[in-house]
Amino acid sequence: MSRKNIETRNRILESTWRLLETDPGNDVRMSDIAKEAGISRQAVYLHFPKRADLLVATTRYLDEVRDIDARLAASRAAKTGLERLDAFIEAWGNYIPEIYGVAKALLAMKDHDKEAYNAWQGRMQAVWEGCEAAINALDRDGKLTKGLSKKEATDLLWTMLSVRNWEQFRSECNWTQARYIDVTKASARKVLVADGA
Amino acid sequence: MSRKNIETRNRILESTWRLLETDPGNDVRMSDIAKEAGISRQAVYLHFPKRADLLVATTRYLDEVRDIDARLAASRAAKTGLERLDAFIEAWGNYIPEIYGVAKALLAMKDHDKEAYNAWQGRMQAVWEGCEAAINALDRDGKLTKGLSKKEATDLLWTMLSVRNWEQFRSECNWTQARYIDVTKASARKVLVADGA
DNA sequence: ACAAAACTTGACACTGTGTAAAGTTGACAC
DNA sequence: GTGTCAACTTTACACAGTGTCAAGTTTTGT
Repeated sequence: MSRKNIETRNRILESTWRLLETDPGNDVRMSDIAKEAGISRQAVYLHFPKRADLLVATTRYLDEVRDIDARLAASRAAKTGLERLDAFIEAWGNYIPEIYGVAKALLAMKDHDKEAYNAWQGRMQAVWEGCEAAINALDRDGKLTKGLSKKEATDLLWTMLSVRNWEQFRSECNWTQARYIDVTKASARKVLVADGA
Repeated sequence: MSRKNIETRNRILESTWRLLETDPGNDVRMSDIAKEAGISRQAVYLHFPKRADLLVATTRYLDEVRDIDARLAASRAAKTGLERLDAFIEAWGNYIPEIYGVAKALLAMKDHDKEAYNAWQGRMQAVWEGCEAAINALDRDGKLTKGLSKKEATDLLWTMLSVRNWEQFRSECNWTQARYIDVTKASARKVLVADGA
C-alpha cells in the first residue's frame, strides 16, 4: 500500500468501469461511483481530485487490463501491407466495444475539460500512428491507391475507424459487430488499395 | 406581432446562431444569448422555455434561411445515379460547415435531453433518406456494388457524410473543405459503385 | 500505544438551468 | 386621458452536480 490504499483505488476504477459499461450514455455521477464502490463520495475525491482524472485513469486501467498493446502488436507482425491493414482493423475494431462506455464518457467531457481533451487526443494519436504504420506498409508494397498522399490515406483510415463511426453503425444502424468489421475491412481496401479489392 | 413579438424572437435566434457560429464548442449560456440579443435572460425563457427548445428552433431557423431543401433538391434533379451521388455529397457536404456551430451544440445536448435528441434524430433521418435516394438511383442504373444490401450501402454513405466525420477531417486533420468534398466523393464511388471509379 | 494515512461526515461555494412573482413600459381601445 | 393587455425587466430562489474544507473516526505500521 504505497499510498492511498491501492485496493480502494482499484475498486473505484472497477466501479467506474462497470457503471459506464452497463449503460453507456447514462451520465454517471461521482456519487454513483462512490455508492457502487461502497465508499463515501469524498473518498473518491481523495484518489481522483477531478472527475476528468477519474475517467482518464479508468481508460488507462482498461488499456492495461485488456492489454491493447499486445493486441495491436499482432497487426505489426503481419507480413504484407494488406494483411497488416486487415489485422489492424480487426484489432482496433474489436477493441472499441470493450472501451466504448468509458470512451463515450471521455468524449462527452473533452469539449469542456482540457485534461479529458488531452487524454482522448493522446489515445487517438496512438490509433493514428497505427493507421500510419498500416498505410506505410501498403505503400512499401506499392499497393497504396493513387490520388491520396500518405497523410491523407492515414487520416481517411483513421476516420473510418473512429469510435463515432463504430457507434453509428452499431447503435444507429443496428449492424452486428462482425458485419461492422467485414464492411470496414472491405471499404478500407476499396478506398486505400491501388487495384480495388 | 401574432404573439410574443416575433422581432425579439428572431433577434434571439440570430444571436444564438451568431454565438454558436463564432466559436463552436465554446458552450453558450442562456445569459450569453440574452446579452448578445440585448434583452434580459428571462425574456429568452419567455420565448424558449428550455435551452433545447432554443437550439432546436435555431436549427430550424437556419434551415429556413439557408434553404437546405432547395439545395438538396438539386441532387434530386440529377439524371444518372453517379451524378446524383456526387450532387448529394456536394450539397450536404457543403451545408455542414454552415450549420456546424448549431449542430455541435445540439449534438452535445442530445445525450441528456430528449427533445434535442429527437430534433437531431429527425434531421439525420432526412439526410439518411437523401442517401437512400442516391443509393436507389445507383441501383436503378445497375451500378451498386455487390456485397452490400441497399440498406447497408445507405448506412455506409450516411456515416461517411456524418457531421462528426466532417469535423474530424476539417478540424483534426486540417483538410480544406474542397479536399474534403473531393476525397469523400472519390471514396463514396470506390465503396459504393460496382466498377470502382 | 502512538502517529500517520485512509476514510467518513457534514457543510458550503460555485455554476448554470429553470421557476416564480412583482414591477415597468408601450401600444391600442374607447 | 384612462384602462388594459402583452412584452419585457428585476430580483429572488430552487435544484443538480462538481469540487473544497475542516473536524472527526478507523485502520495500519512500528
